[in-house]
Amino acid sequence: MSLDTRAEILLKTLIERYIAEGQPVGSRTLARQAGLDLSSATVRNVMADLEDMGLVCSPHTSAGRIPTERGYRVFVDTLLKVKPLNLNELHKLEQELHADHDPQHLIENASHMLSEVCKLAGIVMTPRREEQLAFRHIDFVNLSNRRVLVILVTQDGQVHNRIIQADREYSPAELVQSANYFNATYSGVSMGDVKRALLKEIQQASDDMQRIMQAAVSMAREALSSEEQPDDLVVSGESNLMDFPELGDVRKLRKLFDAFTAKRDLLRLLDQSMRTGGVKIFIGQESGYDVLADCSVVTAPYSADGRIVGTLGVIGPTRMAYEQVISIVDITARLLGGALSSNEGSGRLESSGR
Amino acid sequence: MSLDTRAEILLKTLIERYIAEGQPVGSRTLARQAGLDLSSATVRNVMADLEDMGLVCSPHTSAGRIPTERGYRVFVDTLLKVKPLNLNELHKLEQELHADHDPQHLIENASHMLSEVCKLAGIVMTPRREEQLAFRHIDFVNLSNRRVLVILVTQDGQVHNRIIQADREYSPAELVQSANYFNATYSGVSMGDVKRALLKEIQQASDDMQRIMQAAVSMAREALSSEEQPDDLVVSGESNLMDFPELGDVRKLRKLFDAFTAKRDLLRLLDQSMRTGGVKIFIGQESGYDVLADCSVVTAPYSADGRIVGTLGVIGPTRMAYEQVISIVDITARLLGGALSSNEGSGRLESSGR
DNA sequence: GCTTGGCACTCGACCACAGGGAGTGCTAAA
DNA sequence: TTTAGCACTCCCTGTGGTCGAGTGCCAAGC
Repeated sequence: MSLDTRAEILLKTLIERYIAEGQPVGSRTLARQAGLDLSSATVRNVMADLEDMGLVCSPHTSAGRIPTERGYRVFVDTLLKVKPLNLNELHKLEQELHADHDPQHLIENASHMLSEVCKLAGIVMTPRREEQLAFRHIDFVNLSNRRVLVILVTQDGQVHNRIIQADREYSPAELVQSANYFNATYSGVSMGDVKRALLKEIQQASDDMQRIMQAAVSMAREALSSEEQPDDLVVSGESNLMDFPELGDVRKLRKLFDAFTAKRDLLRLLDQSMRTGGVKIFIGQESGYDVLADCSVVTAPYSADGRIVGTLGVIGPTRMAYEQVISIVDITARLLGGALSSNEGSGRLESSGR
Repeated sequence: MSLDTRAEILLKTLIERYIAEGQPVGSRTLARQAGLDLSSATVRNVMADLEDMGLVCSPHTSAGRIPTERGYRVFVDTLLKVKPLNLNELHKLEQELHADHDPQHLIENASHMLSEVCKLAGIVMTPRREEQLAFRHIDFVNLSNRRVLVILVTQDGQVHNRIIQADREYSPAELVQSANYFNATYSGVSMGDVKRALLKEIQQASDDMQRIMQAAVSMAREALSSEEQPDDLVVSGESNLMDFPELGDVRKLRKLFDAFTAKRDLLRLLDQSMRTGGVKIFIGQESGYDVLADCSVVTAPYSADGRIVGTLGVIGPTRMAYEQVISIVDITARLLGGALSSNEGSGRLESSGR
């Protein structure tokens, strides 16, 4: 029950045409477009077969055919030829995702670029690598009555800050002293190891350690523990989705936008696709979330220093220009990974299968 | 050509009804609703007068009346009785806008709360007070080859960070030393004064100062100067606007959402209303921006430590529940101001004219 | 002089209907 | 196996008719 070449060509042409125009494709148009020198009647026969296989359907009698989700699936799996993106856009991406910027900006730029270039919504999950990321610098700043601002800098230059409630008032000198202790002791140590070391310190040294150090340790611990769930999502260009008539229903849009602000489901989806290497595509229902019913999500994990730390991608209607989107997502993931890595130059452009 | 009491009552009832229902109000309904014991015919006469004055209009013959922008203006200026918000919501606001959180969170919470409680889009301009805000703490962290991360903490506990390109490599000791110098010398000094002092130092001490200090000064200066234009906007709950049928046109929505991401025009509008004290209302065209044609913007400046530092507000369709929105915006501005002030407890709830 | 009932009128919303067009499925011939 | 032909289906659009809500105006009433 597999497709012969002719049926493949016709399916491919149909989907390409439908992606471009957004309207059901009739047999006549298809016959002309496919370049196969077939009559429309023959095409109709093939279409009937494709419909039996569940790859295309017609919204109503006499309305031409549109691809089903399974049709899209076959298309992206076997028919589609990924289009390399043009140099202009590549340069633009490279420029925005240069290692010079700080991580937060890089994430935002990546999301923005994805949305701009694809004309869809761009999503980037913030990198998750506390465990393997090295500690670089900590700082305690007195705010007012017992409130202490803890500033934590990780190896990649990301700055996290958080206010904690101390158990007593500390003098600036005490705070400087404890910060120095941490910076001297733990600089370069991985975050996971720092946490484990702190746990040890606090239980073994309970009496013989100066009280201030104890406090510092517990403060650092508190600050670190709150960094456990910083999984966040940067979404850009949502309004691009308003241009697609198939999502034009305001209620659908509303649900979609709410999902963007809720973030929870999207995070789970991205998390899921973090485990597999390479570009992953969820078409319609495949994502498992109702809100994304008429949408496709194209994702790719990105890595920093050789380790996968997050996922990025785009969301758009199932009718999206996969050929281009796939390579854009792929390249963006690699550029972002490269920019986030400490030794710039890695993750450049050695092409790899998707 | 001013309104007599009866006309006022009718206009008020009409607008209230229209705000609640969203549909043109007919003379019959109005006569019943207003509690004036008038016949519909009389109401029709009054309506004709109001239409002559440009306060109401009908979308077409035989469709009841809806308020014009001028009608809304009269309504909010003279007819409307501000509704104090219920205790439940007040508590919710107070809880979210407590001084315990760090400034960035406070801003985001405020925006989110505004959108939640009003069911509209909430906007908060980030506080602008570098000049009068005191310097508290600075820190230099080496990243890699000449890239130095500068962390700047201001009096309110806000953490700004930025990567700068140094002119040569510095040792960690040098960086610690210079940070200490700054923290000792300038702690508590206002940002404006710090800048001025730095300018002086760098030109007078050019030879006799250690080179490292020179570098530190110029680094600090660079970091400070980039903090000049941090004017930013936090928008929440945009998707609430999709629930209003009068904004249901997808193209209009698209423009509106684009304005939210572009931020420029909105910032200008908020900036403009920063100068006047109290709640300010822009109805439709009054804002001067086409995108906001069918929208109203309700804003209020908020102050920290007795000084106005920013503006917040909501955006919704002209048909919004002004009575409640006004007091919500007012209170939120005061709560945020209080939470941002160093001496908590100020800016509580002494009522003041709007 | 204001208010009111009455009446003709207007206009959108809803429905039914017909014609045109695009496209299909099926059949029979090449 | 492909193709031409044909009947059929269904959407889209435009037309016309009815209904109801609401208006404007006028003449009568307080």
